[in-house]
Amino acid sequence: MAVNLRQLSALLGLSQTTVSRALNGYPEVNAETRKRVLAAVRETGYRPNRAAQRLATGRAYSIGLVMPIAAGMDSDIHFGEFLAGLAEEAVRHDFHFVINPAVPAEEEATFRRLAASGNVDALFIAYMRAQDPRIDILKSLSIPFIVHGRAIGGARDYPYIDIDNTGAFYDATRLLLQLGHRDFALINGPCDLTFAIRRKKGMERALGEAGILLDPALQEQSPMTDEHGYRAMQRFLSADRPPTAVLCSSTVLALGAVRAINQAGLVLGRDISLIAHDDVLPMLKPENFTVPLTTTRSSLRAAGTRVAQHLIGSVSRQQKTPIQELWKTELIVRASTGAAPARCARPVRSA
Amino acid sequence: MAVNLRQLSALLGLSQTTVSRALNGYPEVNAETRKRVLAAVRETGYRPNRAAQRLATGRAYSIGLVMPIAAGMDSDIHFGEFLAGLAEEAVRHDFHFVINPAVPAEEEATFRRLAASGNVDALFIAYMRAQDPRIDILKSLSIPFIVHGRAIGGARDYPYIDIDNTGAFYDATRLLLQLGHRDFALINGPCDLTFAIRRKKGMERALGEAGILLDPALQEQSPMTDEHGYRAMQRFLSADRPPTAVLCSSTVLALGAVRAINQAGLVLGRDISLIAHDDVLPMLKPENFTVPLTTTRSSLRAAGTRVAQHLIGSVSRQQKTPIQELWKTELIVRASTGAAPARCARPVRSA
DNA sequence: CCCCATTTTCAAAGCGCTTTGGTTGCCTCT
DNA sequence: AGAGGCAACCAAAGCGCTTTGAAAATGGGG
Repeated sequence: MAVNLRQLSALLGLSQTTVSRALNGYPEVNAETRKRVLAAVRETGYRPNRAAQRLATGRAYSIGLVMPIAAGMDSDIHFGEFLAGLAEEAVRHDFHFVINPAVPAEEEATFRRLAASGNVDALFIAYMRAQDPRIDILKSLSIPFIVHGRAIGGARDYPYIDIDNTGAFYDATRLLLQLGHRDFALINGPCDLTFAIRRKKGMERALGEAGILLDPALQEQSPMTDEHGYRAMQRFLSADRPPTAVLCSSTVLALGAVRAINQAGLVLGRDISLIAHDDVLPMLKPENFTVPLTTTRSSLRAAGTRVAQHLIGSVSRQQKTPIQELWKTELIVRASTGAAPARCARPVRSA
Repeated sequence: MAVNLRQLSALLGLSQTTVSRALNGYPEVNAETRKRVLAAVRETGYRPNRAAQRLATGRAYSIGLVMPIAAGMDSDIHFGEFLAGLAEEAVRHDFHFVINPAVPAEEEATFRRLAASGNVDALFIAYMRAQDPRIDILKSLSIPFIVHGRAIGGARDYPYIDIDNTGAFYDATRLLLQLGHRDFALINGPCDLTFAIRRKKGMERALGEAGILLDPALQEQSPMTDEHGYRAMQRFLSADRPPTAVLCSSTVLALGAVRAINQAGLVLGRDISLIAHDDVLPMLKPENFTVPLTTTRSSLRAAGTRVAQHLIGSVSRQQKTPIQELWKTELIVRASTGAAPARCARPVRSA
């Protein structure tokens, strides 16, 4: 059924060498000949045998990803969404991706083993922490890699794809300030991860410009689950001076936060405003909330796709463009944000 | 660094043939020799090159999974959890798994292509529907496969792993009946999927034994998201005769349902009882709910692991044990279930 | 003590691709 | 006219494993 290179070249009256070179874009092939080869490929449906290619080239045609095993990252829905994008792109190019779980202590060893094993020809890391040591390790290993997110401090010349977390929460906070809010709270992701650090920074910058300080008691830094959002919001609402404006690092957190808000008898968008970061999780759309959520949006799945594209590109062609992409987020206003309520009226919760 | 077969056999003073056979469990090798070989493997850390094995054997050492693209299955968190178990086991055995998205209309073609391509040597399917045609297709393709779930009707002699959905909801309903409940509601998964059909059947059987009919208006069949659970529960609570006992097919659905219950000012476990099926999603633990949830439990991740084990086993050894496993679920009682409230008192919602 | 059956080992031929190290024309330059 | 250069192609040698077909070692029976 499936033709192989020998049959294809026999069919064309060419040597395997020439056909192989025509297919792999080598220059020493006549343009006319190349056209004939490509036509024959289309007709026969020839697809190179990946196992043979792997054996001959030593390339694995697969990308590895070392997944930290730590609290809150385990089977995280956000990570799953990112992976979906990555997987889709990988399959399209007949690439595999191998997930390697590793505890932080063994991370470096895992990297080395993976790079040495030849089982993968590019690596990918995520969940960046400030001063993340993994970047230097990877740079020393001379294996292509890409980072989802960015470290804070340390080297800057490494390939990454990240979203503008600082800008996202800066803009969101600005919007809330313009609506008259003065009492803010933040429900953030784990405090060692750089996306969380940057979002907080963005928020504090905007607040600082308005001469406002973010109350440390009105901050939550935790894994991004529904439950954590709920608990944090409950705590905030029972504070001396409850917030009228809340930023959430995920719609999953917002899910719980909104639950707490409703339970307290407050009306979202009137008594309290909330903006969440939306990773475009198909299971949790901000517009499907009872009160549709105002969000800062950037598709996690799209990021996965982009990472895969780049990784695959850097393996297939030996293209040397160490990409650095910083995606802007969109600020989408829905019903969960409104003008700040008159402050004196709040404790009474008048209608 | 890494040794290959030639080096290993030279080291042992044996031929590659013998070493290879010793490693792959062929009978025509002296027991003593085999022991020496295995010792050498341990010392050198020899690992066979997968690409070479693939090329030589034609086996792909990878399992394929065709994922239906349809409403509600897209990036479903339940599916992700199952996959996590599968992936973990696959990595352990140096197997790949390839996810192939396909719309239902192209499903059969995708199967054929995949089976013919030689890119996978076993297939896996899930999201079983009643009379699912995919089983017959796979049986005709002479490629090992395994089903997560079971069809209803049609052939019975195919390998599957499933949980006892009927029994789970039968037991759960029985418990609620014993607690005095008479007004039931069901928030189920999509009505074409067999797990949902069986859960409903189990519930109806128990109710039938008590002479109770499940009100069609108090049923929801939908994708298992928080939002659907919320909406359904809201609808139920505004019915003429609202339920005092609710079964949910997922803790994700329960999340929304509980929100609606709280919002209505009802107390879970007192005014209304709820039992959810718990797939052991790390992000959503029933014991972390404000009122801990009574659940029927079975780990989706464990099922994924088991499926992978079997698939990998059936490829590595040519073991011919078409497994059929039906896992019992555990009924774990927590605080969300309680005695049925006195019926007349309910409309008033007295304390 | 030799022959045959059995056990244990081996050399060599692939699997389907890439790549090295040519060869063959043909054109230009001196 | 011959040297040199270049464009276009090719034969053959691997990559690291499995497996076929055959040979060597062993043992038992006549």
